[in-house]
Amino acid sequence: MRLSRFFLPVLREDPREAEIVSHRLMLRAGMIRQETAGVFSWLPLGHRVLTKIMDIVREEQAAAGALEMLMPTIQPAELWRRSGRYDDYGKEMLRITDRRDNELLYGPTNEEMITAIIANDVQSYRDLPLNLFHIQWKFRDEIRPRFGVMRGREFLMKDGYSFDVSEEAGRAAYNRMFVAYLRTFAAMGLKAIPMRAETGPIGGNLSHEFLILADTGESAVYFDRAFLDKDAAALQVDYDDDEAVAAIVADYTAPYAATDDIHDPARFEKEVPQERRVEGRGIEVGHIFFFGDKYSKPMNCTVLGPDGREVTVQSGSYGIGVSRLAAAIIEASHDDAGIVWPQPVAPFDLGLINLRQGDAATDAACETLYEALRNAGLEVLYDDRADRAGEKFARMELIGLPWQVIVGPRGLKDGKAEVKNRASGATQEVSLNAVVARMLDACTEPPGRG
RNA sequence: CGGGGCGUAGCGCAGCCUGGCAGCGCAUCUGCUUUGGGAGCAGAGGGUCGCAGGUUCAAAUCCUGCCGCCCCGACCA
Repeated sequence: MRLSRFFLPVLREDPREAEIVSHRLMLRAGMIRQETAGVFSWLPLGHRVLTKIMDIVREEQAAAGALEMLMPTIQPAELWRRSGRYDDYGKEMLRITDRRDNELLYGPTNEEMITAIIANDVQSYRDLPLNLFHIQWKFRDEIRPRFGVMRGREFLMKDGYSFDVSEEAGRAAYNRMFVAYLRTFAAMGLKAIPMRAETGPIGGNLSHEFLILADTGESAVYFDRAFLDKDAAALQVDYDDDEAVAAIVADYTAPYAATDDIHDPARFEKEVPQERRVEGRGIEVGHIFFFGDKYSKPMNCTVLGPDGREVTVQSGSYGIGVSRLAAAIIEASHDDAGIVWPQPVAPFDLGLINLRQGDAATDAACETLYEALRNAGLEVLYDDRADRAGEKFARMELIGLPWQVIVGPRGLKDGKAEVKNRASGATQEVSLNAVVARMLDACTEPPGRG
């Protein structure tokens, strides 16, 4: 993509309303614009990040056997009356009336809808297990939206739902999602720690939240340093092997980890040696629940078992805050100059900077590199604008692409370009004809090493 | 929902107290000179001063009502 043809409205100054760093950087980097309290438009750069996050979510969901579908944002109130949650949800639920005075709502989640679909169309134990997910916009009319997309009212969420004939099978489904979540966040270059969670208004009896560490996180977290040594990206898992999956879950739930609301200081001190105790802050980016029959019972979701008797389906639900992740990643990965994207979720792999737009030799070298890099399968943002060097550097650092390829007359004299790593700031002179290989190598390194 | 603050050009702000031509910086556009870390000079464009009513010869400024946004708290993925 040529910057001259891209829409990247960066801001030099901090917008006044932005308090936390991710909100500030997302506005400044031209990723989002606010429409009303807690509701945002995603501009091209931000949209590319969302897409990267969704791609990874989809890949890991598919690997774990989940099927993608798409349910609507608008739901009939009737569905929620059946589960009894229509009144429970209170003013947080955005209620809408259509022209015929039908009561509708903008969905805050989809348990009722998916359960109704399963109840309607699944009659036999032979049709189970099923695990269905979608990625869709949700709306919760928070009393006070804040922190940009971190706690907006409208948010993009992957929510998945499992349906099984027995509690044992349901727990196995829960475990598969647990492991899929470990892999998903690791694939994004994040260190996410699973923590046992209160089930809250959504209910159920088994639940974990996944938090990524960031100084600006909303929750205080207490955990065993052992988590920081685990590498979920390296997990090899056979999802068909319930016991192997359960072993991974056991491994990741054994060390102490808790958010402040359920933290037990006495247990923490007893179970974790002092030198391994870590207190920090975290941002919740995923939450999984095993419900048992909490929704399937009131929604009358049953199947006929092998013995011809009706059994109530066992269900679970599994959420990932897709739009929230975009902000959470920035909270966890930025510096004074701007965003520092982990490679897997970066809007482009690299930025190609033409330091002397209009100079025939520099333009030609950049054009050649631009084409070669793209032909190699890399996503390139080519800064072909006529701005000054300082402005180009500042802008590229602000938007945080993992690598910069810098081309100017100075280096071209020797047939070289400069390659710069955004995270470390390290630079390296590279012969023009070696740039593609160098970048290809750099951009396909596993996350965490770039 | 309680408490506080703010709405003036794309962004950041001044002007309001004490009513009298709507300003500044950055950004944008044109020209020239510059060109490896947010350039210089010269010129130009851009505003229902959040909305509605009122007071006044005259309202961004004073009064009333409303709306929106932000921050703190309770709440929450």
